[in-house]
Amino acid sequence: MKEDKKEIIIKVSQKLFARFGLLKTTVDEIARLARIGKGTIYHYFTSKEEIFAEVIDKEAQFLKDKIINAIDGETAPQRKLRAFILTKMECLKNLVNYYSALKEEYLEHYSFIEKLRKNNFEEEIRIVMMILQEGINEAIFEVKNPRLTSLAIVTALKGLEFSWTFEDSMIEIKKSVDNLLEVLLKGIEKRT
Amino acid sequence: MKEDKKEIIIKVSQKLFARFGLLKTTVDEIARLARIGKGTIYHYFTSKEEIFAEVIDKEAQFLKDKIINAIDGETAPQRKLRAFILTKMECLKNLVNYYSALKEEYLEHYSFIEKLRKNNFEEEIRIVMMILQEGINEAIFEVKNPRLTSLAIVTALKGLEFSWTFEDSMIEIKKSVDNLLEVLLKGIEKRT
Amino acid sequence: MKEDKKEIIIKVSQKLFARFGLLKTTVDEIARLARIGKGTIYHYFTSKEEIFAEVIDKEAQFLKDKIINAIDGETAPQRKLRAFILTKMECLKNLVNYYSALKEEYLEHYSFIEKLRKNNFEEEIRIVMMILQEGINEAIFEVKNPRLTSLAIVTALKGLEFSWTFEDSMIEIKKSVDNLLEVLLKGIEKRT
Amino acid sequence: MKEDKKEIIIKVSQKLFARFGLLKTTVDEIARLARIGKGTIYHYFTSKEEIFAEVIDKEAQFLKDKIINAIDGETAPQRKLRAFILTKMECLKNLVNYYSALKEEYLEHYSFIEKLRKNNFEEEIRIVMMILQEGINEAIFEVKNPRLTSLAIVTALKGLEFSWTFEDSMIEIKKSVDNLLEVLLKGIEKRT
DNA sequence: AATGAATGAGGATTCATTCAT
DNA sequence: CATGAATGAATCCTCATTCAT
Repeated sequence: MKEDKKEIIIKVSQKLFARFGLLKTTVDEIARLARIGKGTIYHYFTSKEEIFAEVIDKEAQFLKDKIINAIDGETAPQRKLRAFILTKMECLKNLVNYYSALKEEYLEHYSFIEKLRKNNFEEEIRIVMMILQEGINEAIFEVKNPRLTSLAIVTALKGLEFSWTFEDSMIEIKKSVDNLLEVLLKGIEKRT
Repeated sequence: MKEDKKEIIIKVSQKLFARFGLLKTTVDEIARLARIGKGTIYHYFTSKEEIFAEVIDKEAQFLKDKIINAIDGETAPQRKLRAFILTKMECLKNLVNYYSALKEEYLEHYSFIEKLRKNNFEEEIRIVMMILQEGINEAIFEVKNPRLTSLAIVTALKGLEFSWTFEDSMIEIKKSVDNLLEVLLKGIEKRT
Repeated sequence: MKEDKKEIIIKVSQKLFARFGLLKTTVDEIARLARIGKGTIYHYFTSKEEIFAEVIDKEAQFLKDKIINAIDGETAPQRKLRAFILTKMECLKNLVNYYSALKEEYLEHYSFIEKLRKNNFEEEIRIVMMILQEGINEAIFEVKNPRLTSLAIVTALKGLEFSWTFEDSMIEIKKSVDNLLEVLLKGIEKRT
Repeated sequence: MKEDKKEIIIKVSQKLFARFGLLKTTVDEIARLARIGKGTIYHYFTSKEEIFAEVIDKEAQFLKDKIINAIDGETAPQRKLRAFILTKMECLKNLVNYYSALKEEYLEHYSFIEKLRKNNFEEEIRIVMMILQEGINEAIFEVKNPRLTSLAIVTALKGLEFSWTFEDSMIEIKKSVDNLLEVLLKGIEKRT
């Protein structure tokens, strides 16, 4: 039951934060929507920021699962890379809080946000590196320094990461992603 | 001197709003940074929101001037269209407030924001229509209904509008814009 | 206990409003006198005006009870009318807030004040009409249109309503009231 | 010219104070209505309270003149007393500020108000005493201690002073005044 | 565990008054 | 003299957080 209530708080907060942001969402509102006492919230969370942090965490976890699933669903490393990017694009549209956590200026000074941004970056590098390594092992890619190359790719994708969030049509997104991928892959694919 | 103070308030606010947003920016902070009394601000503005509105207005005006300049700097309609899009992209990176005014959820219910969004849309259609008309007059474009076509183009650009805001490299932006333009122009250029 | 706090706030406010008026009474002062936090006040009331409204309501209720008691304490309609007027006069001296709510110019635009004034008027007409009806039933009064006559009497008393508020001696008040009553009764008493 | 401007300020303030009271009337509003700069007001007055004080003074002077005129217009002391009371009643209806200066609770602690109330009281006693003296000299009144009797009469009139302020019909006021006078005169008129 | 009453720091806004021009 | 820009104290209200029950 305990988990139940915490879950409700998070679910309700997710909606409110997405709609009004961290600042304009009041704890009262969360309590009212969750149909619990305001004090109860502080049994499960130490602060509003912590709720926000957990919402973000949840969205991050959701995104991560989706990405892992998508990658696992492909075999060719090139397609894994494509799946990674596209899944992310597609998800970000709905993960409003995660998205703003990564970009809103005023959130910068929260330590958990800083941590999140760093983690997010590292995680992506890890994933890309993993894909690269697979490609290398299968003699599809030829990369001197996987770590540095991963970093380069993720950095290059940084723009895309935020792009198209408002684009409704996935078709356009895919087109754009493929266009970028073409360039990137040209540099790492093994020449025959 | 009169203009001076108001200008200072706006300039200071522009920075603060860009950094902390409308909500997290306090009037105290603005006053402190502008090195004036808090009350003074209310000589020039009736509310914090009004300052925000003027900051937005200023940024909008700045953007408009840049765009008009850029368009005037080109002769071929195709290049005018390209200049329009690129200038906008480039500017939006710095006009953080204008940018958020167009997209932040919690700003939606301010009437001046609503007006701004509408105006912004109409203005763009007007500009594109003007360019189209030029192209038609010079027998470069072949368009049945300029108004509808303009609307289509602006709508199509809506995604791009927000994209690449975080992309530092203009080269990538240009590439992407050209890619999109190619598609769009194909549909309106006169066949020989 | 819940009722306790709200009651304290109202009681304290009643004194302060009576002494300094709605404008000069600060929420801080109320909180200090009630020995509670300022925020607590906003648990029970949404605004200072609302506190004022409740103070007025309370005083109005108090007045109404007193009047009803006084009327019930008499049997002859003439004496009921006299009791009604005298009780009101006597009470108004202490119900400073209710009194000013009925007359202060700057309160006019508050909707609850407007409602109060209207209600107050209607209520009085109702009471007088009731008394008249009793007199008619007992063949003591002879009135063609009770509603209109009630209205006339209440209107006629409008001056008295505010009069004598500052008169300390009830004896003088009674004298004056009797004088007026004499005139009024002459017009409605059945001729034999 | 100097007098001119001061006069305008007072005239404008009189209206505003009558309408909104001392607290709700802003210096800005006075300046705007007087069509002068806000600072100018402080050339002629040291504070808003001072303006109020002068408005009151002016109204007091106006009232005094009217009363003296009215008294002078009568010959019989009884009629002088009647003229005194009636003129005052009639005037008070329009001298809203003077009226509230004499009764509003929140004005009590202003020293000039205190002075005003005292002066007002003394002045009235002086006037009544003068009339009494005339009556005594003409062997119409028979009074042992004119000073004490004047005080008694003024005190007795204190209620009436505020009464009927809201009564529009002068006829009713006159009736009531005559009624009271009858009682009062009975006590001081010389028995033949 | 659950509640919601209580708190007080913090923020927007008003306005009488001062002062440089 | 006249102005109105500048000020900051004062005030209402919000809301995250605490705590007694």
